[in-house]
Amino acid sequence: MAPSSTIPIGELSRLTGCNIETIRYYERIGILPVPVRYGRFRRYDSAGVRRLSFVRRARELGFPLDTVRTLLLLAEGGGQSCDQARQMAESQLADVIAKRADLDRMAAVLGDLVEACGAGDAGGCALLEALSD
Amino acid sequence: MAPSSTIPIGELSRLTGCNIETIRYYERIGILPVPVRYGRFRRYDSAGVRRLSFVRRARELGFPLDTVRTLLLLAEGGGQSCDQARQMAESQLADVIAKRADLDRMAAVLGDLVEACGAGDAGGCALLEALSD
DNA sequence: CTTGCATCTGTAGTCGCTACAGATGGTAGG
DNA sequence: CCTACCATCTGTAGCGACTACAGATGCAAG
Repeated sequence: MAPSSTIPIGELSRLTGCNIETIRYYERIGILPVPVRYGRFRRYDSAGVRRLSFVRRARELGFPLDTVRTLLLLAEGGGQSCDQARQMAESQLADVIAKRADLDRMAAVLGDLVEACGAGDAGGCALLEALSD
Repeated sequence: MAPSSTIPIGELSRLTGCNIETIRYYERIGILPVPVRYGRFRRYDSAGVRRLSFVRRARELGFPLDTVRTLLLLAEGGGQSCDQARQMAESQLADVIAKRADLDRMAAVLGDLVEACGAGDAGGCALLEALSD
């Protein structure tokens, strides 16, 4: 009998919004620890829920899994970890800003192309011609 | 003897800024046609250069390779293709705008986190705490 | 003759999942 | 008691778009 203070993987999935397959994947690659089992079934306690929530939040900010690993260690370790955490966040922020700039450029060009195409002249598609140069 | 009007893959790579391995990859998956060979060596003519340039430009706008395939067909076909091309560009634009919004949100949160961390209080890292919730 | 260069083929790795196939066990309904 | 369904299990393969080898080949220059 599993203690009522632990939950099966399906409920962890519901609580965190994280796909079951993804949870098992995280376990496989060592992002989540191998959980206690009752029979064949994984059971998670509140620490497990907290850990996966942490991972999800970090992933939503775009941190790669390797960085998430480090962030988890820092969060556990406490103490001197603030500097390192800030560095990772800054680098991630720079990354995000760079990607946004890329998307800005794409959006501008795509907008122009769509417009050019809309103002269609006889000869051919301005959009396709622009891609053909 | 290869005619001087054709170029080897290395020069195609230099001309288009596309990695040699990527060119061969495009050939393998049918984005680029199997080129003429002199001996073992691929040779490309100006049509080949134009085609790969088209692909690169489309990729820079974020079009997935499957869409690029279609765009290539449309560009070849000419004629009635403008509508379809515009639809693809519009859908790609919507995609880019959605992704940009995601990045905006991430940047905002990351910025806050970095700042919170900078204003470091004694107890612990505000950044890591925010991730831990 | 050796060194270096460009090219070749084929395969496997990257990242972060996602999607199966096929097994297992428990509960609920007929 | 049998069947159906449900959640879970393991293991493997696929996605997209490359990238990175390893190991072979052939040619030209020093």
